[in-house]
Amino acid sequence: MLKINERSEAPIYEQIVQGMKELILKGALQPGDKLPSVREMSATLLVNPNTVAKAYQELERYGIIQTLRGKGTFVAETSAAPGMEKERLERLRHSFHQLLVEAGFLGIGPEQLQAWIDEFHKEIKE
Amino acid sequence: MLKINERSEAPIYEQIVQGMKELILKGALQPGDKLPSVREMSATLLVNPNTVAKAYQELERYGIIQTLRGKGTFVAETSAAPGMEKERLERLRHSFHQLLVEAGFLGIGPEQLQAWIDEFHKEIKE
Amino acid sequence: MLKINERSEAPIYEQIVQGMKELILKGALQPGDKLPSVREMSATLLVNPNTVAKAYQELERYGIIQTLRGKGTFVAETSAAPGMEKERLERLRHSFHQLLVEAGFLGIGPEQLQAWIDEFHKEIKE
Amino acid sequence: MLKINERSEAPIYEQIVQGMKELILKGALQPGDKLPSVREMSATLLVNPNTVAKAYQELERYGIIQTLRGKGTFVAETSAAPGMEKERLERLRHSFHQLLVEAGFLGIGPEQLQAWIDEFHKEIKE
DNA sequence: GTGGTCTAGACCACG
DNA sequence: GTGGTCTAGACCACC
Repeated sequence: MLKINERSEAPIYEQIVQGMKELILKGALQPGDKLPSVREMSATLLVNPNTVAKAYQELERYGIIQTLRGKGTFVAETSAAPGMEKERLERLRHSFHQLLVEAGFLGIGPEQLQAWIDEFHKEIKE
Repeated sequence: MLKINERSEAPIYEQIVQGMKELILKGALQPGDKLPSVREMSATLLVNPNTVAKAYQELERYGIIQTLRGKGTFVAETSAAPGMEKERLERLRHSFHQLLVEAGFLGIGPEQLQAWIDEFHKEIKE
Repeated sequence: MLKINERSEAPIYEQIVQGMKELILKGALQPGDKLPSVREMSATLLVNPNTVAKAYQELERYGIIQTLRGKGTFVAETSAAPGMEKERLERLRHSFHQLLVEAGFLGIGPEQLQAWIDEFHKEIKE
Repeated sequence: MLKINERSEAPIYEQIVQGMKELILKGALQPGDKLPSVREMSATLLVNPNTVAKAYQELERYGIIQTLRGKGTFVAETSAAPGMEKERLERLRHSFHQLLVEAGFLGIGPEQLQAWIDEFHKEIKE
């Protein structure tokens, strides 16, 4: 359900964060669902528990998941972002801009990008 | 024409690479144009010369610029990438995917993204 | 300038965070000032570098300090909190409430508390 | 009359302790009053009985409540703390100090704090 | 059982 | 030189 790409330059904990976000966005993880414990996930991903813990803490800071002492970690009921949206949105826009530059150099035009967007949103809504 | 954001989490040399790509894509830099020397640019950007040199090396690796010994550095005539396009394209797709996830969490729908794309391509063609 | 109380139940990294906040609030650290490097501080406090790093990261998340790659960590120019103030303020109010309950049980009245407040603010303004 | 916030970072047993202290301070619980049994309270709060037991133990340690074997648990007649006041007072002062630092960063001045104090003490005396 | 904290020691990218 | 990431292994509080 979640794979780590060791060759990726993205830090492992970030890959976990991204992966969880995607699972939640696609509905594979619903609000209230219990996440695998830090130890479990570290075992299945063959990764150090601290690394998983760091990912979970990051997700919690964004209000995406919540931990209940001694019980475990759960997908938060309200996925509403806890403020500072403005800054994050600005960062997203910037990333998107950079990506468009890169796409331009690879000869990827607006049509192809649009196709990718549509494909992605079709996945989500299923 | 090229601004460095010291506070950005992106490495400075990457910012230079991105900036140059953007200038070329927008036509502000045409094939054959001479680039500022490493020293010049490091002076204007208030950046370590090694950093600029690293950026230039990266750009040369992608065939975007060319260094003629004793003459200087120039925008390459053929913007065609020297192979390895497949890998870069795969990376682009992956980045795009992650970005769509992030956008989803921020409530940015396909329409907004499409708008951003159109806006960007209008800039380029001007 | 910053002391760790090993007997305190507060985590070391939190003590560092609190200590830095206090130094900044009192003006001992001015915006733009360089903080001791992670390694330096870990050596002077006799604490693991990771612990100091965690404290610095926490401070950076609140926009109180900034790290410039390869150069070090500095007190941020704008101490303005990056949003989410509302939530933090609510937490502060709650903590204050709990503290007043505790004070009530120890026979500390409003006058004493007011005295402490005045004393503290006199320190700051000096 | 006593609410548990599962999402709070404060341990549940601490929340119970704090809540009981507040009820007593406000006079809602008078010396001699009988407290709900551990089982009762664990049922109404939807909390593990061990957790409630731990809270009661803590309250008894501070001489705030008393357990009479076979009869139940009662609010102690003398709210006087059994020594160790000095240490608790020192801790209170320290907490207060930290809180003032935090308040300083959030732009909360002495006037606002004073207002909160007054408001709280008005509640108590009612 | 759960997550939170800390240590020790390592490697890496960046400037 | 700087901070960022990761591992391995340990202890603790909480439920």
